[in-house]
Amino acid sequence: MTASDEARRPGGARARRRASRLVDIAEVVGVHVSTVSRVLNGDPAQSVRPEVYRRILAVARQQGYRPNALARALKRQRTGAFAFVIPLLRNPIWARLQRGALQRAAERGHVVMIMEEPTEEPKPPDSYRYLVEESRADGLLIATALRVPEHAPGVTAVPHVYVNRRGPDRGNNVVMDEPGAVRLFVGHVAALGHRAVAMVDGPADVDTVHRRVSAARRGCASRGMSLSVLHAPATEEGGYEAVRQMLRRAPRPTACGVGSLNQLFGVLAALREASVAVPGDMSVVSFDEDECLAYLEVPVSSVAMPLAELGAAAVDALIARVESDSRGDVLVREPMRMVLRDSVAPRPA
Amino acid sequence: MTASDEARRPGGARARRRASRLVDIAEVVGVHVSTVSRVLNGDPAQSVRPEVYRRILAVARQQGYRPNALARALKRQRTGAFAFVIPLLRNPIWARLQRGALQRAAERGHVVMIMEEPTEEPKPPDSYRYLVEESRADGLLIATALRVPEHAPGVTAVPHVYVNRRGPDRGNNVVMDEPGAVRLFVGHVAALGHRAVAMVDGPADVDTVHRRVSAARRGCASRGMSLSVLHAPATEEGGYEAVRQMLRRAPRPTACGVGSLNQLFGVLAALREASVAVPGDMSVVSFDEDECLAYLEVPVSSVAMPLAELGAAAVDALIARVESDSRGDVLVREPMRMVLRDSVAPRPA
DNA sequence: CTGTTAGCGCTTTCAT
DNA sequence: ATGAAAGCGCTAACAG
Repeated sequence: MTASDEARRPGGARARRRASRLVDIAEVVGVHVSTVSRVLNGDPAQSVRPEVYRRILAVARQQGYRPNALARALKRQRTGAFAFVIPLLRNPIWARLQRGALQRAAERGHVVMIMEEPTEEPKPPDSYRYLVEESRADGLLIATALRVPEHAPGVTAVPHVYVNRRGPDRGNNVVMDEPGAVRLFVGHVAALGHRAVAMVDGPADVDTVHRRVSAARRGCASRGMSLSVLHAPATEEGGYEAVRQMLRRAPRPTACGVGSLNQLFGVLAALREASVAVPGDMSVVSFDEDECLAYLEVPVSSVAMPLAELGAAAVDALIARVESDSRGDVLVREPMRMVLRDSVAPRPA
Repeated sequence: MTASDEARRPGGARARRRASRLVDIAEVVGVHVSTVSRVLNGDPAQSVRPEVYRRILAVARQQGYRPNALARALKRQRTGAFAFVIPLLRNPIWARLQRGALQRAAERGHVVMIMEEPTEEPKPPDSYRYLVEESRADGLLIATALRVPEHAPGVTAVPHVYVNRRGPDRGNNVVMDEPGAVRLFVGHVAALGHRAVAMVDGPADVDTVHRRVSAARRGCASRGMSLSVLHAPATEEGGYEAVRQMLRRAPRPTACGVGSLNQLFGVLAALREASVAVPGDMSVVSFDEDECLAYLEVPVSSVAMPLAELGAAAVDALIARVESDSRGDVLVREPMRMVLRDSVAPRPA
């Protein structure tokens, strides 16, 4: 006889209770569903009898009403959701980036769903367009584009932003100040007397890597320092092999920047194996800040990047695209700083 | 005059092209939209003239038709999407778990959106119910439940599965064989003569931790070995402090299992600082397998868990719940193995 | 101040 | 073999 009876069904299966709809509320209160909609949406034309207003709110709460996002989105032509496509890596930078994006999105009334690339090989951004085309999301946050021809078509015709990478099209990039980070590193070791430096970083077709390496070339050239660039897979193995190569070259560098945490483990292992002391013979700086760096055999200095800010900025940029179709590249500079630990020392005599 | 003219609009703004709908196809082909729907859905009642059939397919392809997931879901009362709620941690296990889930879901025609907890403190599972109630997802994969009263209400009334954790309700848990993993560890060090072992692991209110610790107690008790259990935050700092405590206790353990990679860094640092040699004075085993372990100063042995399989099994279980409301706990055992490196040795004399 | 109406794009039962 | 019609739950323009 009561409402709870409805929940019981023959067959004994725990019947899933149907969600409360606008019309359920309307019926109880005795008004039309559009009135309920207006009240619940806080329609500015608040011309509703205060009493009715209160009753609607009360009944909605009592029924545990939740707007059906599907129906609303279908009507409004907007889902309120974004898809964030990131490479499936163990690198901790993505966690921080995501957190920044998630929080900003929540503040601004959006949901972001993270789509990690299920395979080692990133798919071209274009292959995620379907998420918008099928109305699962209003726009795309893309962090997997590569500087290769297959990725060139980009994401045409759907609102998107490239995060921590530059895509093929202008005005859709949100990146950090990688050149600034590299300058911090080069400046720091230059001041300590180093004249030959190395960069161990990811593949050249990753835009972020490209920008770091370019900055390193400029920075070293302008100071008359020599630079060895080693591109390697962003793995422990990659870092390891890169250092073995590096040690064969002349002049042997005395300071080394490392692009990713995973590579760093390989770099350290190779150095240890070759009896190159850190920081005695080689200063090392990571471009990936992580808590674990402080706990390594010799704690490793790093440059900490504004990852959470990047994530937030990307969400802001995407919202701007969706809502007003406006664009423009954005550069996130702050806060960036060197985290000094024990892996950097003056140039050996 | 051509279709592409439509894309141009006065005002010069790049007008977003409207997605192709069933009715657009119907119009071109000259049939009713329901016919198009049937054809495109491969309706078993394939009573359609072959020629019409072909034309519909051709036009759909040519227009780049994508079904509107919103409208379809609204009608079908099913979104084809799951939400996977995971803690926002740097721990690499989540990456592997996600990959397994993502791939299996794709195989089975579902989309999974990852919702990382935006804060350090996990919210109770119940606070994600809204995703289903708002019809954004058909069900929840939950990996953040804690064994604390606030999390007890669980996720009532929406299809869900607890992944790598046991929730408050029976029949919804998909977990790995943590006791088996611990037995591997205990058996291994017991065979090497160790008599006093320690477990450094996360907080006791994490179910996975609880199960590992219980298994360790049983395993050690049955062999007459002593066991020290150290619960600590799953961070480098946590591991570090735990070991400092451990070293004060008597009997001082000669073998130590570590619950997470982050803790491991702290454990190793504390041991180094106290001049406890690994594996000379202390054997160390990680319950988090990761590539970086092979590159540490002394490469660390670990037990590798079937994480991808866990993710896949969780998706299967959730689909079963959504489609037929069937349930039952599942235990993923295979493949599990010890990865032998250099951090384990016979008991010191 | 509130009700009516007309869809959003798709699926599905029932006619024909 | 195909069309007509109803409706998923919500919003918004327009009446009254």
